[in-house]
Amino acid sequence: MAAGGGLPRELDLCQHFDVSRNQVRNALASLAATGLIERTAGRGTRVCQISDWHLLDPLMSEWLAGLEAPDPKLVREIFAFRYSAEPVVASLAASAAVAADIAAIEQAFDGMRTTANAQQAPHHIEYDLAFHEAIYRASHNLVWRQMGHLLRPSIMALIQHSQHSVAALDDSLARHGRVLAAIREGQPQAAERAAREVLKRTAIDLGIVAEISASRDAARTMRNRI
Amino acid sequence: MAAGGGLPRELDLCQHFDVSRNQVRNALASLAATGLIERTAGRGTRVCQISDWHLLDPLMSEWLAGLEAPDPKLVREIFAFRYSAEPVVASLAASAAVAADIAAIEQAFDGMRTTANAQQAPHHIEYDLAFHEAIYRASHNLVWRQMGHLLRPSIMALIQHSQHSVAALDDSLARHGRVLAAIREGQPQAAERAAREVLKRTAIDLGIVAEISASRDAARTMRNRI
DNA sequence: AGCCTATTAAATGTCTGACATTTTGGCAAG
DNA sequence: CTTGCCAAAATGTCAGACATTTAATAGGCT
Repeated sequence: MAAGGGLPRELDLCQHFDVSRNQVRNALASLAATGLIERTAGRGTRVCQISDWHLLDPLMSEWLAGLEAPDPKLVREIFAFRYSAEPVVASLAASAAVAADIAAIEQAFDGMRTTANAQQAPHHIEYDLAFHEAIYRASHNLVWRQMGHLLRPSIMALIQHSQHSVAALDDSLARHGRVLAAIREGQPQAAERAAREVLKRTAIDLGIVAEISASRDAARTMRNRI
Repeated sequence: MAAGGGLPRELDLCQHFDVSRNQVRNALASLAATGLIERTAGRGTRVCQISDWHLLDPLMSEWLAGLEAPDPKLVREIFAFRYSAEPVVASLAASAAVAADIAAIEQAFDGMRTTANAQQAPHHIEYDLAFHEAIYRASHNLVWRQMGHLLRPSIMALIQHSQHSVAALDDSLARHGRVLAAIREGQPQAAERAAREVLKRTAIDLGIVAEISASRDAARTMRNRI
């Protein structure tokens, strides 16, 4: 539904879906809380524009991740954020991680390795998610940790572009491994570089940039365009 | 109220505050949405621990910013986030800002300059807020833009530590000016460095690190401790 | 004694109908 | 043409009854 458009009134929604007004109001309140719609007494309910959405609300992330075909513009925005933020997070993790954090990252990485084939793609995605989220947690910062929710829609979008060739999976796995190694050895700068390499690979898999030989140029181009 | 503690039942709250059950339920639903409390049918309502709070929810930011004495631990967490994130945001802004963005930052900066005295501290704070938020917006990324909400509690906390000496204000102003200049001239790396300098000044004003001569050492110490 | 089950109490969740409040637009008088 | 008032339409609020879920407790069986 286009931004600015109006929704039917509550009672009509009740009739249409054959539910009580309570359920309608709960649902609408939930949407309003995530900034998708705006309600004013006497005026009605209308759709907000994307820039007003609360992208950081966990509900929103969960919702986006469950969509079949999320808005490509949104996927790009979220990925652009990850591309600028995640190297910093990896750097922090390399400074702050304790044994338990490293164990969590390793466990996720092992899971990725054992599911690195087309048949087990769904499991692989879950481990991928766990890997990145473990890094956010390892930063030991409350704010960054919460931001881990944003990973789900971004990584789930990978399922759409399922050109998971063996070579691509191997390459991705190797890059993830280098992040793990840098964090385990407490080397922030190496972790930062390695995280950026992982994201360049992800950008290709998401279809955000074309695969070209000099990946550094690709990254610079993207950074300037977004 | 301590984490894990239970709240009174709805009907008791109705009596206590002499309001309808609807209002109580609305308020509790709002708290639940921000992760402050957890409700389960038959079990009751209990307080969640800080790590479960949705710090990124705009409601939460607004709430925190209005508090007289916000939890120092929380202020430190949010500032640590800003310290790692804001240089990146400034860098993005230097790449992506258009004329309107730069105008907004300049306007906020002018406001900061004309209110740089103890009498006008509240106005100065507002302009300070506007300055940083304008930079987040200038990144032209939906996610970073939303994160601007976090600024308010962090900057409002400055009012508590109101040791705004003339020298400190002058220094702070000069550092802000260098960020503006770097963004205006489209120099990402300079903007990144300048933003970090601003935050070092803010860390001192917030009482997070003591003022010492070699500010680089101060920053490194903080980064490792958080 | 120990364990499993049925009952009961306590809390949140849901439904329903009526009423209150806010917003908007139209109509009429000045 | 403007101003003020009224009516319609929408969301917001109230009150009370009822449903569902959870946890504790008492009782019977092995």
